[in-house]
Amino acid sequence: MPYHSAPLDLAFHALSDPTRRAVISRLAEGEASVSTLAAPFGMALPSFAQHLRVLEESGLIASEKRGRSRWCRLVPARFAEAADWMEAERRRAAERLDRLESYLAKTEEG
Amino acid sequence: MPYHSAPLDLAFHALSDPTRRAVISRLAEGEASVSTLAAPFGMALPSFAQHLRVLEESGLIASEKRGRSRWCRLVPARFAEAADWMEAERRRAAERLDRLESYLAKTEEG
DNA sequence: GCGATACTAAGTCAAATGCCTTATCATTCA
DNA sequence: TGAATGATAAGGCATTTGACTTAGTATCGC
Repeated sequence: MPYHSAPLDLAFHALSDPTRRAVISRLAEGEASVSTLAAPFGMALPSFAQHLRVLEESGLIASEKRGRSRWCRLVPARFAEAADWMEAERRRAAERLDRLESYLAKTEEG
Repeated sequence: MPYHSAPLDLAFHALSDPTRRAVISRLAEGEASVSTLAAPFGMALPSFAQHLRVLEESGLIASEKRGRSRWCRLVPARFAEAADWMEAERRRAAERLDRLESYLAKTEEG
């Protein structure tokens, strides 16, 4: 059984690699074929294809075969799940710090 | 040599595990000791401590020994780096879709 | 059809991950 | 002082990861 299985597990794992983040960045500009995506990386194509597979299994990207090329695109929904989790936690921590701060201010005042 | 080394690599890798995300969530409410953090997880303490080590090496949390307990807290700055990256990419993708949409609207109109 | 192009499948390998147990260190408190 | 507590060190083991090479499939253009 894989160590990562829940959507957020898969998404964050996919994002933990610089090659895969670069692919995400590229795809934010629009769809692209596998070889086009692979070109900037000094990596054998099968190795690169595995990164795409990780991204696709995470749901962050989707792909479709057209002729002999495979075209990849971002899937904003799954990306948003991960981003939303981060924003929610960030806010929770920030709000706690705000409460702490105002508590300290009140203590000093009193 | 570790596969993950850059700050974002380490941060996203740290977040790819549900135990570690739960720790982050807990710490968003305030600092806590190692055993307090470990309590909800049916896991040997050394195993749990390794998760904390991953989190600390990623810079997402910091810790300090007080007496025989170690107290952990969030480090918002590192967390923000990862969250900011996600927000930036999300916006880039959204803006592209906006451009695409207005292009299509103009085409239909013309 | 035939060669070139674009992937994909299959197998190898070193290293990392995640869990465990056992043993040890450090601090607190009776 | 000496036992209990909180954490850490050390080592083991199955699985996963990330890279490679070699070989195969499917499509396109001549």
